[in-house]
Amino acid sequence: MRASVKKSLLEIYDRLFRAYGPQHWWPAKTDTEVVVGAILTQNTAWGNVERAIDNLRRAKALNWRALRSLSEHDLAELIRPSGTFRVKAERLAAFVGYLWEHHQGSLRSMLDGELKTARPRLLSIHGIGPETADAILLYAGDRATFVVDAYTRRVLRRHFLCNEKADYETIRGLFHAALPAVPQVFNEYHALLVAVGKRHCRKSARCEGCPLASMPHDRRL
DNA sequence: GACCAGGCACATC
DNA sequence: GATGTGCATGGT
Repeated sequence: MRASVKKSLLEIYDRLFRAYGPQHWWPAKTDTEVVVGAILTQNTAWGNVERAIDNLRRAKALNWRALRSLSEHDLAELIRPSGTFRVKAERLAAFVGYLWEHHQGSLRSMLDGELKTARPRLLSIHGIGPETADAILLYAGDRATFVVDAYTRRVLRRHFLCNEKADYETIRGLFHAALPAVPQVFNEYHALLVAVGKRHCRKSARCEGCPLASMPHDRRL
């Protein structure tokens, strides 16, 4: 990695932290909610996910035992507001099935151990891709793995820190090379990227007032 | 009414 | 292995 990329990544963190302060992420009460939210937020605005999680809470289904006993059809109805609900019901069911079959319903057991083992374990579950796996590991498991989301890609691309077709693992590698492998740091950085992303770095850029606006960038990228 | 939002799996070339 | 497509809701 170019030294200038590392320098820029550190500067972005500084600027965002000074502008926004600690974010206290993930926006969920329990580890179970983190996992459920991570799956439901796939290609979906967070507000829709909250409605779905509220439905699950009201149905007293926000725990692994209840989730295991729900039919996929009933699960789909509860999470309908989060969109692509049949797909997500299948993915949630796949996760819950794996959790019970291999870890007796213990999320702790599933997320502990070597990261080199725990991450591929998650990725082997149908519906759990790299971003969802890393979000679960970092925010529910307190493991030092960086979450690369759409905002992360867009911020880095607009600031010339990666090229158009840099893949997930490449971008994740940039953060792992630039930062100390401390969960709290990865946690805060990802949350800050979402904060700036929601305010300024959506598909149509709104750079006015952005803490990163005085750094080199191209809002068209 | 078009476009977008904190992806992923699968088909096809 | 690169690229395209379905999934589907609610907000702007």
